[in-house]
Amino acid sequence: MARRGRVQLRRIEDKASRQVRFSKRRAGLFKKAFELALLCDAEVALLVFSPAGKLYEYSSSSIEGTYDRYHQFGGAGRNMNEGDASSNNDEDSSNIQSGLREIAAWSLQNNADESDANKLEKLEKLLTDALRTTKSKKMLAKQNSSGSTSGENSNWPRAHEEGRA
Amino acid sequence: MARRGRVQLRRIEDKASRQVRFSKRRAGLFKKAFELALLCDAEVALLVFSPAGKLYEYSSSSIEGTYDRYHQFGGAGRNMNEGDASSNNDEDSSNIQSGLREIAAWSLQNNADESDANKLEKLEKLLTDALRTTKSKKMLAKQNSSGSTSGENSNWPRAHEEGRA
DNA sequence: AACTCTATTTTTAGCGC
DNA sequence: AGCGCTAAAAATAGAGT
Repeated sequence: MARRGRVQLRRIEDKASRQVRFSKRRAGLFKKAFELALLCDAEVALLVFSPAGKLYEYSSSSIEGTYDRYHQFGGAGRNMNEGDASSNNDEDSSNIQSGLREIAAWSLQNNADESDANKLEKLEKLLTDALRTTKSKKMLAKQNSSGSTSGENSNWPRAHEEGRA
Repeated sequence: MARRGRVQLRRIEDKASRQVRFSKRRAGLFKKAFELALLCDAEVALLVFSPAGKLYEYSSSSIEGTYDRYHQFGGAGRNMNEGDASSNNDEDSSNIQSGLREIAAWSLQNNADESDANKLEKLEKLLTDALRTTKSKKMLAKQNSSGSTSGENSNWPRAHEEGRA
């Protein structure tokens, strides 16, 4: 990748270097994960434990939800068509979502320091709107956790068909 | 990325193009995940559902195992709800970047429909603050004469300490 | 450690096959 | 869908601050 000699594909021995590398690459990985979800409308869940034991997580919807979906896949290969996190049967919430997504995308793209006040202003309006709508809805802030079963492990990207492609 | 004009950070509308993009980017993401695990000795679990419903997975050890560890961690994704204003122990609303990043992370993690008005309220305050700061900043210095000695706190994914670093 | 800078490698959008 | 190609953009190793 860089200046002197390319990087070998094996564990970095130097501890300090490994830590720096981890930070940089972790950031890159999470960004890529985010982009894949956003650009391609995919559902992504990512868990990373640093060698030091810190946990980093990202999920386009929810870790639990995606993990559940994963289990349904592996377990029975069959999944029902229940509430998918991305269904926008409600205009308001879909507005909120797309607005927040735009914020997310924007704040990643620009570094959002002093770059564009106008844009920020617009987004603020959007957020305020979202807030109002959300308030009126109130409640229903439910989370679901699920049990986990130990079992198989896997290696390289396994692909499973679900339904039609 | 490529030939004509840069790519916008938002959902690709053209279906065919989105599918192609997904394939390429998925490959890249899994490669990165693999490299992070190998080079930096990290534990990585990655689940991806394509818009068409295919499942792709990678894990440096096992999906189940990593997910279990994630849960043991304290349910990780669970502690940023109302009540205790935990997540914003910083309260430094002058840090636009971290504020927006939090919004981004949050809006991605939850789907932010009607889930949590309180949290949204907080974020709105943050955004408003960010806006004010940005405006004055814009007037004063358009230079990148940063002087931003603060700098810390800018992790995208939430990090949780487990052991030591 | 975080941030910059910058040379270099890597990824990848858009083609054509 | 997959493979190869090319040029442009992005990621990043390494070193400095």
